[in-house]
Amino acid sequence: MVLPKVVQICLLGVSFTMIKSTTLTNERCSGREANPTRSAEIAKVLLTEILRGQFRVGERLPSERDLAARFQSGRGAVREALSQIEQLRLIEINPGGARIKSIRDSSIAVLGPLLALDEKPDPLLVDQFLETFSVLTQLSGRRAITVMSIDQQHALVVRLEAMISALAQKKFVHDELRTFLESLGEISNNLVVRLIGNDLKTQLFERMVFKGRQTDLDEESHLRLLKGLKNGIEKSDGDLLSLSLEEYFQELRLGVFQLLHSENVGKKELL
Amino acid sequence: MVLPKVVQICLLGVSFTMIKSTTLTNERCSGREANPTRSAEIAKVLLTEILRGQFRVGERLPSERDLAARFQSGRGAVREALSQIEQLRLIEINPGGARIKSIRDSSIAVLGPLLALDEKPDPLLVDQFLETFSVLTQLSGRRAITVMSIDQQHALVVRLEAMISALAQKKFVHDELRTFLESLGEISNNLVVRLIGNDLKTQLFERMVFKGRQTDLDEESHLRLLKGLKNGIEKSDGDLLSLSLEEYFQELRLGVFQLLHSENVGKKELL
DNA sequence: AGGGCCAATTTGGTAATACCAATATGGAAT
DNA sequence: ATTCCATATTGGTATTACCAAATTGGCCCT
Repeated sequence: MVLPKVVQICLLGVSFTMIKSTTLTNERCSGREANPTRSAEIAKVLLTEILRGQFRVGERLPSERDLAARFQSGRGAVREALSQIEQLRLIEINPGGARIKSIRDSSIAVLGPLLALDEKPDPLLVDQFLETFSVLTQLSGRRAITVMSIDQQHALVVRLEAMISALAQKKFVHDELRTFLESLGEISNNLVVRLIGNDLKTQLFERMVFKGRQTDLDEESHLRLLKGLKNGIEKSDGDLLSLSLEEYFQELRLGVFQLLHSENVGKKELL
Repeated sequence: MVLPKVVQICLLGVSFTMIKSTTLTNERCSGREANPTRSAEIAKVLLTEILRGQFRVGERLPSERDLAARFQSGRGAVREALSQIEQLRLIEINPGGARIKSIRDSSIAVLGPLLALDEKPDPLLVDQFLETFSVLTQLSGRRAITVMSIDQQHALVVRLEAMISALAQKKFVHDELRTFLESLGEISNNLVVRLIGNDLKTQLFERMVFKGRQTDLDEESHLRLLKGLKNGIEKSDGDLLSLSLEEYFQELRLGVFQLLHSENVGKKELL
């Protein structure tokens, strides 16, 4: 089992290890998908080739029969793979052939494969990721404040105080912070934001593996965040809460960006 | 051909007519998908049944062979349909059977079918939709301001002034406004936001048909928005621009919400 | 020589069948 | 009641065949 190159980033209070996309044949080293189906494998290979720009927009993909011959599989497996890629809006399947479409018009579900294209994720893309995550989290927080009950408000403040005191004792509060932010999402009860968050998480987090507890941010940042959250919730001040989150994510983005840029070797090598 | 019940809403400066989901057999009345594949039809039927809660979470779906018999189709078509639904993370396919998962953990791509479940979309869901769209648009605007060149800034102001004067002459500026906001997205150049926007648009707008030009918002709202945008861009003030967008969307949400609630008859009737 | 038309070919869409591996199921043994 | 194992069920895949639609290329007409 080859040790994959990893990139550690801390997100939402949890330190993850981002594993680069391994070659497409030996998938089971991560142990995540023990039994990848043939169609999934084919889809992954084709998806990678498309995202690497090996086909021009509008160009025709090889026919299903040719692909089946290439992958030494039946047409059924190829069809399932193409059907999955079509759902990403990366190709358009019609009688006569499947044609490539622009990545810019595709689905959010291409982000994961896009990040996994190189052994290290694109820092700019990760930054945009976090920026988006930031505003959605802020939205959740704002909404939560406006709709939460007194009891919920009190419970949240208690949890924040517990985290603050724990942080003062040099304890890590990553898990608690993550679940706290998730609680805000629950309270805000915006299904759209939740579903978007699901997609973002599966696209980004699915390619990460929990490694251990370790943060890129110092305690001060976390303390500032916690106190800001507490302040905002106590006063039912959405702006205050939003600002705290924004500043926290800002520091987080900066740290991650520098981290991904610091070891900027061996990137962008194709295939 | 039965005339479908419609709901008109004005979004991003364009008035759409939202058509309820018709029965699953006569799809071609809208003329959009002239040749729906069998697998797509099957997927749509099963998806609707799942979203209507006809299966409990964790419950097993009928076997592929049974479904093939039910739809009088081959197993291949059923497999493609199930594969598509699995990509929505609504089911989990394993040897032994496909099991239902929670909607709350699924993909953003279920929003469209969810909105089309009843003949009138859920007002709350549409509101959350617009709220999310609002913050993402604000993000685009903020980013655009920080990265735009002088030339781009000038061009945008010119376009805004043109719209303002056109509005003063009682002309509609919906198309121009929409393309203007799209330009902000282009300039901001955040792929993540763009892809999310793609999904939101395909989920919401794909189920709408352009009807005509007609707005729920009065000229004042539009004028306020245009002037706010101009002001923010001229001064490179992201907060100002963001606030204008927020207020505009706020009014829009209110209007749409009331509209969807006003004719609140015949809703929530299952099957 | 150029452009439009038509037929043969290619391609996707679907069904039917067969076989394998993994899972689920139910009964027997403890 | 629990455990274990044989059997039936189910998904995964390959193969074959046929249809309809789109593409392609050559032919015919101008």
